[in-house]
Amino acid sequence: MNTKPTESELEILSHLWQMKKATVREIHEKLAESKDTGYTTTLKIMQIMHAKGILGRDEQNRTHVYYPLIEEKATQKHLISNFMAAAFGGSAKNLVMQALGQGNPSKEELDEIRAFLDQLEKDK
Amino acid sequence: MNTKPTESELEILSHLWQMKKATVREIHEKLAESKDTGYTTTLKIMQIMHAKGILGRDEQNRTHVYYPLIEEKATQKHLISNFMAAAFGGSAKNLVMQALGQGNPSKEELDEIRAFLDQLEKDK
DNA sequence: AACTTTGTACGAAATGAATCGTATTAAGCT
DNA sequence: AGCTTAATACGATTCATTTCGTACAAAGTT
Repeated sequence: MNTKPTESELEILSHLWQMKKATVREIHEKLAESKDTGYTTTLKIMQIMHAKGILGRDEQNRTHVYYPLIEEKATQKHLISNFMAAAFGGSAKNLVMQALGQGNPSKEELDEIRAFLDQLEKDK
Repeated sequence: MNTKPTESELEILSHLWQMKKATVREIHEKLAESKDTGYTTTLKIMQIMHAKGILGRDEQNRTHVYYPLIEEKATQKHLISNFMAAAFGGSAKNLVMQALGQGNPSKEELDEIRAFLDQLEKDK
C-alpha cells in the first residue's frame, strides 16, 4: 500500500484529514495561506494522488470532491518509522527528546505524555 | 547554512557522525548492507555533499577521507521541526506519542524521558 | 616494465516531483 | 443566445536527486 506521500502530498493530506473532504479550490485556498503556487499545480497534484490511490473523489458534480483514502495514523506511523531510522538511527528516545525540546508542549500535554509512558511500561 | 540533507545524504551522514571520518569505500560498504547501489554513486553523492559544504575532506592521500561539517544535533533539530510541522501539524505531543508507540523503548529509556519531562516542566 | 586493482573526476541519463500553460467543457449571468 | 467565470485534463518544462558509464591517474603485483 501507499504510505509515503511526498511533501506536497502530505500538506494536502493534512488538510484533508481535518476537513474529511474538500474540493481542489478549497484545498488550494488553504495552501495559498502559506505558499504561493498556482491553482493548476494543486489540481495536478491532487489528480496524481487520486491516480496513485491516495485520494478518492466524488465525480457526481462538475466540481469533484476529494477525500483521503489512507489513514492519518497509519501514515504517520510509517513516516515516523522511516524518519526515526533515517535521522535517529532508530532510537525513539533520541527522537522524542529532540522533539520535546523543540516543540514547546504545554503542561497538559506533558502530563498526557507521562500517562502514556506509564501505560507503555505497564504493558511490558 | 545547510541543514536539509536529502535522504541519501542523511544516510551517509548518520554513518559519518558515528565514525567521525571515513573513506568513500568504507561508507559504501556500510550502505551496501541495506542498499544495492554502485560505488560511483556513493562517491558522487559524497562529492556533491562536499561541494555543498556538508562534508569536509582530507585530500592528503590519494584515498580521500571525509568528515561531517554539520552537527548531528543541529541537523536533527531542523529535520524534526520540518517533519513535525509537515506530518503532525506542529504538535510535539502527537509526534512523541506515535514515536513511543512505534519505537519500543526500554525501561531505562522511558525513565530518561520522564526525567527530561520533569526538567522541561520545571523550566517553565 | 607491463598488468591489474583501486581510486577520483566528470558528464550524461534516468527518475521523480512540482510547476504551469493551454485546451476544452460546464455553469452562471445579462 | 452570447459572454464570462470556473472547472478538469493533459502535456511540457523545470528542477533536484540519484544513478551509472567512462576516462584517467596512482598504487600495488608479478
